[in-house]
Amino acid sequence: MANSNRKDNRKNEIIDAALKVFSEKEYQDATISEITKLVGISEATMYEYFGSKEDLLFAIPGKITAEAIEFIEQILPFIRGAEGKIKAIVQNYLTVCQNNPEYTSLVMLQLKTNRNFRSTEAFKIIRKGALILLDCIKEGIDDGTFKSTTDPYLERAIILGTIEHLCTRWRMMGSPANLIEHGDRIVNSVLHGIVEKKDARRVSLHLELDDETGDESAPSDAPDKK
Amino acid sequence: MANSNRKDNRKNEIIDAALKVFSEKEYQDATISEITKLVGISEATMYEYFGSKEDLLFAIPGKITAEAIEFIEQILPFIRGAEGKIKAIVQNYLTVCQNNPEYTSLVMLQLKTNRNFRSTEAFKIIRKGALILLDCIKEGIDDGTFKSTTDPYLERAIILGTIEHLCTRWRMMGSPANLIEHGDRIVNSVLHGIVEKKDARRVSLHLELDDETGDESAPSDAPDKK
Amino acid sequence: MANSNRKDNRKNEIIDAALKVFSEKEYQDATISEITKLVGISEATMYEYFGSKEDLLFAIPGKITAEAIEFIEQILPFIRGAEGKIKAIVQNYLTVCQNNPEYTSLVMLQLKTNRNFRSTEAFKIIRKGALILLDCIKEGIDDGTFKSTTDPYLERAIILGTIEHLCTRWRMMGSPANLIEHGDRIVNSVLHGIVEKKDARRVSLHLELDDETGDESAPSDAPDKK
Amino acid sequence: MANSNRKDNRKNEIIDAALKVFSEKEYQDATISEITKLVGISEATMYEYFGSKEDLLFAIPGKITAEAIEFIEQILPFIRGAEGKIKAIVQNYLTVCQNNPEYTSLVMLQLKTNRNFRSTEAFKIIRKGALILLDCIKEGIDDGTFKSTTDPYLERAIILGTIEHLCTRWRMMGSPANLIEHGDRIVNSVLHGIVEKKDARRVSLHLELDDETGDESAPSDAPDKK
DNA sequence: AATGAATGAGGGTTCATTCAT
DNA sequence: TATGAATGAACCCTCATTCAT
Repeated sequence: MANSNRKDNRKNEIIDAALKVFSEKEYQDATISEITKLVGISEATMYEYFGSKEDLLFAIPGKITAEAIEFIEQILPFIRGAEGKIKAIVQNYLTVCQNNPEYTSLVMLQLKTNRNFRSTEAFKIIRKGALILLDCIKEGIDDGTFKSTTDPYLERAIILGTIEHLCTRWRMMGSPANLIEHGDRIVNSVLHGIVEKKDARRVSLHLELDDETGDESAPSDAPDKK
Repeated sequence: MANSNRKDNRKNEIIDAALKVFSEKEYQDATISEITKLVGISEATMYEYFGSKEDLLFAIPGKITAEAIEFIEQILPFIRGAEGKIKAIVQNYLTVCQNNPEYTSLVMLQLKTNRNFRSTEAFKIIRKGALILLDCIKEGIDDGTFKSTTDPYLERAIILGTIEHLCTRWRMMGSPANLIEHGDRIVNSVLHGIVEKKDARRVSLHLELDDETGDESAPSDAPDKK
Repeated sequence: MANSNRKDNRKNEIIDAALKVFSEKEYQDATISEITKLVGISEATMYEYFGSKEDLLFAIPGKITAEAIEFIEQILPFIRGAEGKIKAIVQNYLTVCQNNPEYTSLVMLQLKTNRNFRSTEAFKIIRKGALILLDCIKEGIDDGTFKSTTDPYLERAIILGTIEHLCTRWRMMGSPANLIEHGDRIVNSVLHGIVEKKDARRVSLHLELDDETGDESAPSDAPDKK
Repeated sequence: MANSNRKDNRKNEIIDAALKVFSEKEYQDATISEITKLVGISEATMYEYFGSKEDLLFAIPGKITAEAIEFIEQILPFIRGAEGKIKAIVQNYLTVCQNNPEYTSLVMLQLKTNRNFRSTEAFKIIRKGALILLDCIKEGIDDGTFKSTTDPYLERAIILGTIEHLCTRWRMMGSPANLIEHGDRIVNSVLHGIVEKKDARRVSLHLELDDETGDESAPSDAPDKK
């Protein structure tokens, strides 16, 4: 066990160094030498722990991703309502990214577009996370929170695409500097839309019956008129 | 002119071949040799037309991108309403991608995350396209179509992120096979949201007064019918 | 003739540009392109005038060298005495170098150590110059100005070697800044030596005692007997 | 130590091969491949020992030069008189060249005119050697062996220039075949000059008349009056 | 006379990877 | 467990040179 622990430590040291290097430069421009120098070991030693340069690359995101998914799985049961759950997922996603800029760079700029990555253990975990999000959306549809016509896959694509776009921008250009504060705003906008609801006729109906009609509760019909 | 034409033709031949090769494999794994063999010229000849491998890479997206932006600029003045304009932009974007799978692969999988690409002429054109979209959103806010609280930048991020996500998925996994048909659905969902507007209190009121308010037949479903 | 003149002009333009370029960088690092750009012609045009890069290189020193030799040949008959003639030759050599720094760089740093240069027309001219110097030394020996034991070839090597050393240093390091003023000093030192001839006393001793003077104790003249 | 020895051996093997190749052809025409084939290693291995082709080139003369300087430093203290010392230095120089023809070719034909070489460790050693020679000349001036008007720098230039000229000729044309035997002749000629001190008659005159023969009035000084 | 266009030939250099120790 | 030593395998790029026009 002591052995295995020591091995694991060394392995993690290598992974940490690799994350640092791979996040700074393209995979092809990063060298094993640079990584091992950072750890203070020989290049040959790296091959005692990882089969190849690519193996090392793919081993990096595993831990952070797994922890993030684990965390959200623990949290979710305590949250009521699809919207709340989605907000939790998005918030968690953005928080992890914000707190791990190098990890974010690696995932958004390199792994996401790497074909071989898709056959990786780490990718399976990510897929699992995407499935959780999908389930929340479906749950919202099933319980009537979301329109029954909602395409859960498209909705997930919108949410994930938005996060990816923002994270990529953040790593490439430095803005937006603060991801976390965008969490709820993203979800609100995506779930509720931005179209102003004003339907004279129906609004008048409402007015007669109920004067509490606000932004959030406004009828969602307007858009379709076009 | 004959001269310049011949040169241009040769240049385009090289670009076409490069697009083919660069879209199939990572930039670093693609070789000049492979590209020039495809054209039937020597490697040295390539260097008569482009200064370096990277120069060639960055020269590829120029034409398609420029044409797409040009087209949308011509179309836009004839479209009324922010929502319509946004739909046109998204539709155009997706159509270009669908019709140019290799171009899409190149842009989504390689150029988008390439730091040097940002100082490129082609990137400036892309930026211009993003600005047009932003202006449409702002226009919608200004004319009251969209809620005044809307963050146009976030909204643009949502739209672009969604498109990028879908295009990337398409090139990586082959699905969704048909991008174009997602255009309006994306915009509808993003602009109108998916939250069902029923407020228990208000619903009960409605029920008493109006029997036409139903889940399935609700106005909010309309978009999906398209 | 007009044609031939025009051709010659163009040829000289190219030679001038080549001299500039070749004197600045090693032959191998200089490019035809750089030279032709300086002239404002295409690279192909250069090949209309010279057979190859090396041909061009070897064509450069011809004119200056020939003129210098010609000049010294005209001057020499008017000078009396071997020492005066040698001084004239050295002075002329140094003056040419001083006035043509690029030519000097070319000859001293590149051509002198180029094996192919030895089969060149320009080299023959240089050889002729060396022969003239040799003849002056021989003349000095024959007429008793120089010791009969003098090795004219070695003496020429001393003179030429010194000039080459100084010129090389000048071009490599910038010093001595003024070559010309070294002319007479070189010849004086070389011809007369630097050993102090003192010692009437010792001489008288010898005279009184013995004409079998040995090497070590011999007056300063002895060594040359060997 | 065993390790370091093995590495050093390998390094020396490469240097030896490089010397052979670089002395035969111009630096630019020599290839790493040719050198490493001679050693029986891969080209990549060469780069484990030397950073670049030029690094290898500059590493070659180090050992021989250092040894030569070291040797002369050990010998010099045992030699009396400036002339003797200078003869020892020249003799040593020529002997090293004669015994190391390839080294001589490299130094005389390539390194001497290579600007980058001047910032090399090996060049510093050479400079040191030149300083030793200069000191001997100065010593001769100070102790009255040489005329007080002697320019030690010019004198050094004469001696070194002559050696360089002869060595260069030897490597380029094969003559003189024997350098070593020229050692003393060079020094004698350079130090004592070749001008015939005529006049046994005048000498006898001096003897009879005056034993205080001084610098300025000596027959051999005449030339300097000019 | 001039050159635009094309290329053959090659060479230095870099690294991921291996393996004996 | 760790690594020193070695290398195979490429690739980008440069230029002198040619030739049809």
